Amino acid sequence: MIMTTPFKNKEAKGTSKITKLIIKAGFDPTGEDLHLGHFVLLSALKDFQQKGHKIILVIGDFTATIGDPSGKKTSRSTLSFTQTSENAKTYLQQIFKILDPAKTKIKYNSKWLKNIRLSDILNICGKYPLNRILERRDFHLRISNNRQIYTNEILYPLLQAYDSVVLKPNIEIGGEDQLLNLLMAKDLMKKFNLPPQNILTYPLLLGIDGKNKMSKSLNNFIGISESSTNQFGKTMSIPDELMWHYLKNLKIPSPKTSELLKMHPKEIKQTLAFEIVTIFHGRSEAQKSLKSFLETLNAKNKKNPPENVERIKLPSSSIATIIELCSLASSKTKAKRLIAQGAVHLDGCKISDHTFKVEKGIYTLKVGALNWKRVEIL
RNA sequence: GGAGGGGUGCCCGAGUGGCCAAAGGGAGCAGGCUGUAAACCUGCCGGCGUAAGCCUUCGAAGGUUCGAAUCCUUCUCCCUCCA
Repeated sequence: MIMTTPFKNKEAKGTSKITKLIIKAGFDPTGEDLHLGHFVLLSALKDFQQKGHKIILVIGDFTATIGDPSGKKTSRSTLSFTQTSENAKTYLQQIFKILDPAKTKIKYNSKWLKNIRLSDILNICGKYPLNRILERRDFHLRISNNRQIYTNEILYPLLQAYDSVVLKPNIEIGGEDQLLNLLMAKDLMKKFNLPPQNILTYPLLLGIDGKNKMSKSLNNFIGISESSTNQFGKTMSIPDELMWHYLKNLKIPSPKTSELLKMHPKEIKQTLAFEIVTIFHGRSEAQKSLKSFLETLNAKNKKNPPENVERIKLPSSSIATIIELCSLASSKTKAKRLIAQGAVHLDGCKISDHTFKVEKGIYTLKVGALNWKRVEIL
């Protein structure tokens, strides 16, 4: 799990005497949804929490308005402070699904950054050479590609490093991509004559496409607050090779690897999906989502819908219109396309004429492999 | 302040007067197959219309033309270089 531990012996010895460690982790509230990628860190924090250490969670509501340049090829569009404060609220709701609110200290870095004095900023800047900041690969790359680096982006790593100066943690944890930021915080603490923090970084979780890191903007994420069936389904849609990455990095406890290897790949993935849903919704909900997944699969090849199909009442009209009204297609043209592609079944019969008029009665409408509706035509 | 390059559909990115609703890729959707909502293969992928066809779209507004994403004018935003 722990990939990089830049402990120096001396420092490690120093912290080992302290029984209760102060652990810091920062989250920039850039979007509204937390996902499995965030969970990796959150569960690490929970681990520390359960072992009795003190957790400080920094909500970077101020630094998020700048945007972390880590790994960025171009500058990020900036967020307003109102936006980040808004995001922060929903972040906490999601975070507390995992961490114990009573034992978690929340700090907003706007508290000390929003009205920071220019003299303080200059003091911070004076402690860190610009060359060091620009050595980072992301900045370096931008310079050689003639991409702009705005001055506030240069300040980002300094300001988030300053968080550590204010909070004085023993350890800061973060994603692998945060290594430079975390090291900088450590250095800055030294410059302020504070005992420098130690650093733990965790590998970045890949998204469900198996190619890029999990992120909301790439829409390859499994959200912490998504429904159980969605989480289950999304997990089942990951490429096979990705299962092992998830099993390892999400620390799925139950079956041992040796046992998993004996299983059918599909079964392994189902186990993974089950465990992921369990984390966020509990065991009985996971049970339900597994059942509904199997039902859905079953229904795919059969004429009967799964349980709990939404019922909808509509006036008599053409099948294309009905599909649109059920919001199974966003336009009539799209509905017609689906019909042309043979994706539409009414009471188990394939409909190929989009002008087909549906008369009074109750029908089971299936569009595509997975979408079912009970339609009552009045 | 000066010089130049650019803004194309969900995203990336071709296209420089008609054959452009706009290549290609990605995402998405559908069908086939299967071990799954995996992989693979195929197709679709602006809207309206039963259809013929019509309408809207290539940063914005005007203009030239039988005809414009493509030419001209103004505006606007972005980028690079020089100072």
